Amino acid sequence: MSEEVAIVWFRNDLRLLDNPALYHAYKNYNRVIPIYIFDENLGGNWKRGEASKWWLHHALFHLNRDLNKEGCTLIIKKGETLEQLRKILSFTKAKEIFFNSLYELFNIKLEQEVEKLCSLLGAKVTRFKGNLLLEPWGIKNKQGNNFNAFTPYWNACKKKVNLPSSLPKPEFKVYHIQLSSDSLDDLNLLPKKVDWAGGLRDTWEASEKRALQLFETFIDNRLGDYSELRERPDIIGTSFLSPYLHFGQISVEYIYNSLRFLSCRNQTLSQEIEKYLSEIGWREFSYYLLYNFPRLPEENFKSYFDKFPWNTDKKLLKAWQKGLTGYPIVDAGMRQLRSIGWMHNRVRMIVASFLTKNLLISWREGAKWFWDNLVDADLANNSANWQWVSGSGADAAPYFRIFNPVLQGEKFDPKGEYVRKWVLELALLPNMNIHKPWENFSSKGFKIGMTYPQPIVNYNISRAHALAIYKQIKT
DNA sequence: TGAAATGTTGGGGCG
DNA sequence: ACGCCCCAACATTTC
Repeated sequence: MSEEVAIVWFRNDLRLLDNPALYHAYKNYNRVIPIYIFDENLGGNWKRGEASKWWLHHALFHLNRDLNKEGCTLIIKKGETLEQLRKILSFTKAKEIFFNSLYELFNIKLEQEVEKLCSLLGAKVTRFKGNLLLEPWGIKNKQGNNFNAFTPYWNACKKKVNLPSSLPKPEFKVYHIQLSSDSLDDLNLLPKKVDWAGGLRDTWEASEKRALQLFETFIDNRLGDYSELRERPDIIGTSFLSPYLHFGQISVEYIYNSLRFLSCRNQTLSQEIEKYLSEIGWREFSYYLLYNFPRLPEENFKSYFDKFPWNTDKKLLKAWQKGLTGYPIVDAGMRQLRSIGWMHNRVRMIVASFLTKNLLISWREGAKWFWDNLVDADLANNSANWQWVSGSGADAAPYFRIFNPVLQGEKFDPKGEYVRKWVLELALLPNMNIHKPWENFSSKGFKIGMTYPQPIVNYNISRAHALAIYKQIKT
């Protein structure tokens, strides 16, 4: 056991359980300093959005509280990462720094810079895989090429994944050093002028404890019918773990291990478990794509999409953003997003299809809006999924797959409960019209165009238009 | 992880 | 009894 000082650099791994960097730091050192650096400019065009910052504030609060219970303190610093690390390393004379890797290009570059800095200062760098099942490099098909389609990729991964059992909480050791911490409030992560976060506060608790609770209740109550319930925005059918996964408040390896274990013991559940794990697989696939094609957030994965004549109409974009398109399921989704920083996955596909294929607005606009408003905003997932819907992505939805918002609404929100919850103007409409209010002429207290808008585009006409353009750019 | 258009089939009404 | 038409209902193709 070393009597030197070691640093644990927390990033998107804000948990105590199954955290390799944290675990090994305490295993090897008696004097460990856990730090978090908020570098507001990190990420360039993709620095943290507003909802994401709200989450980060609370996640750091809970992480610090959890560490306090173990007699430890999280040192928080605001500023440029390398500068802050340099100060901390020289002040503490730390001999080793532990962290878990991230895979966005800017984070990869940052890790390389940290290595350089540490070698200058004589500190050892110890890096772990803590945020993925498999790191993106080295996964190739039989020809030695990168996978471009999800299913073969995931089949290969499932064979390859061989996880050690999950790590427990480390054996913490109390160590205090006169290293000042910036206060959480000074990071300015919470809304300032307008308090828009009420819906987020009512919905989420950004703690590791809550992540584990959600996972347990998901397994106990919803896993058995997951493949059906997951499609229903009007029902609680998913795990709600996406923000926790982004911030690493639950370990993806822990999820995988737990469900694989359960799958062996319970044959009837195993199909549902495969379905859930395949969603984890899409997350892995997104990271894989981003790693191999770092321009994924900006550039079309399929380059022939570069000539797509996207519509730049600001009014249409605004109507979509505000949930005023006149299509109830679309508007419900967009308002759910603004209200609680999250949207049901089925509805994400519907609103994204509507933006790119009915309004013909670039997936980049959608990705930007989601980035700022989602508590689970994640560069790999967000970019890969937007490109998937628009047709420009890897293994993407074919260009002619255009969601009909009325049919999707009737199929997945059959009683209109989801729409009524988020679009109050429609609360009194009968089920018959809830997904096509323009066909209602008689309801008392409702007149289309007064409290709720007429559709901003005609579905059939815009669909035909989209098909023509998509077909044209393909040649 | 669609939807619409088009094609096919088979039962029933009806002259 | 027979042929014809209509049109669900389902299947296949196309976008």
